[in-house]
Amino acid sequence: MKAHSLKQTEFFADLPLPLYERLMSSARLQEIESGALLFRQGEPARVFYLLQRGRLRLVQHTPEGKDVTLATFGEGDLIGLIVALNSEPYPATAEALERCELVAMQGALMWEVMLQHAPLAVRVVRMLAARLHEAHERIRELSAERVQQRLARSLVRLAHKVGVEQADGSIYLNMRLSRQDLAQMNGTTLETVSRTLTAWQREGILEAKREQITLLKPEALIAIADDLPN
Amino acid sequence: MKAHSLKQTEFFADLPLPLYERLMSSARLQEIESGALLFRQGEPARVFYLLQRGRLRLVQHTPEGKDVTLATFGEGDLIGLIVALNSEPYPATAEALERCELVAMQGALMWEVMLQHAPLAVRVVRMLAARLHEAHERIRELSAERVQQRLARSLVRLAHKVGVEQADGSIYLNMRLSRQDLAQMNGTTLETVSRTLTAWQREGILEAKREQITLLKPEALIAIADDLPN
DNA sequence: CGTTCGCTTGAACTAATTCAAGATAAGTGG
DNA sequence: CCACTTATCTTGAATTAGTTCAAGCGAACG
Repeated sequence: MKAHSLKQTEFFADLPLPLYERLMSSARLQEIESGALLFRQGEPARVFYLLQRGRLRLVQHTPEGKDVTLATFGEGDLIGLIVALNSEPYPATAEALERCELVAMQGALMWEVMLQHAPLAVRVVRMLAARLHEAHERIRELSAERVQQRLARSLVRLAHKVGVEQADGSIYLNMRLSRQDLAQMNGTTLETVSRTLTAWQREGILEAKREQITLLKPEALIAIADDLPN
Repeated sequence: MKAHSLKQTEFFADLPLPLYERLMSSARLQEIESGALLFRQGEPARVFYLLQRGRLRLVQHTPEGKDVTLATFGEGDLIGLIVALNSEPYPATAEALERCELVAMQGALMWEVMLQHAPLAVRVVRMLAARLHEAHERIRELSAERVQQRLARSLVRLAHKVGVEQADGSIYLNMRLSRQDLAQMNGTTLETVSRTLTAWQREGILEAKREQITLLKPEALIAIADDLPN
C-alpha cells in the first residue's frame, strides 16, 4: 500500500519514517461490505485495525442469545487495539454498518512503536480516555434511566453523528437504523422501541419509517432524555 | 515527601531521575478518612491522584437524585488522570471506602512526562484498556442481565477482591458493604437487594448481616450469575 | 408472485420499583 | 449504663415499566 495513505491520518502523522515503515511493514489494506464481520467474538486477536472510512459497531453476544452493542466507531478510530496488544481473543464481534476501509496492523509492532515514540502512545491514551468516558456515561444511563430516556438520548447522539439537516429544519438520520439496532444499543427489545417510536410519531416528534428516522422536534427528544416535564 | 515512597510504585518505577523529580515537584501526600470525598462531581480538575493505600469508588449523582457507582479503585490505580489532563471538571465524585493514602500530582506535568518517557504512557494505555474492558462488561450486564444475576456477579467479584477464606471454607467479604452500596453498584434499589439477599440467605447461599456478607456457597452464586438452572 | 424481513399491535405476564411502616442494630450523649 | 437518635435493613402491598409471546401487516426483493 502507498505510504501516504496512512500518513494522512492524524494518528500516525508525526511518526519518524523508520518507525513508520516498521509499523507499515505488516500493514494490509482491507475493505468490507456493509453487514460483514471484521472479526468475531472469541477469535484470537493478533492484528488491530485503523478505520479509514465507514462506520462499524462492536457487538457482544450473550449466552442467552441477546446482542448488546458496546460501542460504534467512526473514521480515525482504532479497533481491537487493546486485545491485539495482549493477543487475547476478541471479546466482541465487529460488524460493518456500511462499506468500510481499514488498515490492519500487527499488535505486537504497535507496542514497539509506541514505546519508541511517546506522542503516539499519548494519543492512544487520549482515545481510550474518551471511550472510557463514553462507557461510563452509558453505565450511568443504563443504571438510572428508563428506556424512553435512553432511546431519546441515542437518537440525539445519532443526530450529531449522522444527522443531515433538511430544508424544513428537520434532521434526517443518514444511516440504516432498524428498531432492532436501537434496541441493542439501549438494552431493550425491538417491540419496546417500536411502541415508543410510534408514540413519538403520533406526537409529531419524529418520523419513523423502515430503517430510517427523521427528527422533527429534536428539542422534544432532549427534553425527554433529561426527564424534563412537558 | 520522600522520593522512594513513589519510586516503589510500579507506575513510576523506571522514570529517569530528572523526569521523576520534575513530576514530584508538584506532588503532595494526602490522607483521607473512610467516607470522605477526594473530589466532587463538577469541581475543576487540575490534579490527579495515585492511590497508594486503601480503596475508593467513583460515584455519579444523577439529576433525579440517584447515585451510580461507576468504578472502584484499589492500590496502584490512578484516579482523575484523564480529566486532569484536559483540566475538565470531574465528571463524578470520588469517595473513600476506607482510610486512603494518596499522592496528588499536577495533570499538566503528567502530560509532559509521558511525552518524554514512552514506557509510562504505555503503562497508562494498559491501565485504561483494562478499565475500558471492565466498563464494557458492565454495559453488557446492565443491558442483558437481570438484577439477580448482576448481584450474584458483584458478590463473586468482591470475593476475589476482598474475600477472606474462613476456617469453614466460607468467604468473608472484608469491607463495609450496605444494601445501598450493592444497589448503586448494580443499578437497582436497596429494597430489591435486601429481598434478594434474604432469599439467598434462606437457601443457605450466604449470610448477610448489617454491612457485612459471608459467602457460604460461592458456586451457587456463580451458577446464578451465569443463569444456569439450579 | 411469493417469500422474506422489518415493523406493528395486542394481551398476558413478570421483574422490579415505589411507597410505606416498622424492626433491628449501632452510635451518642447525658 | 440507659435513653435517645440515627442509620440500616426488612417486609408488605400496590403499581408500573418493560418483556414476552403471538399474530398479522406491508414494503422490499429476488
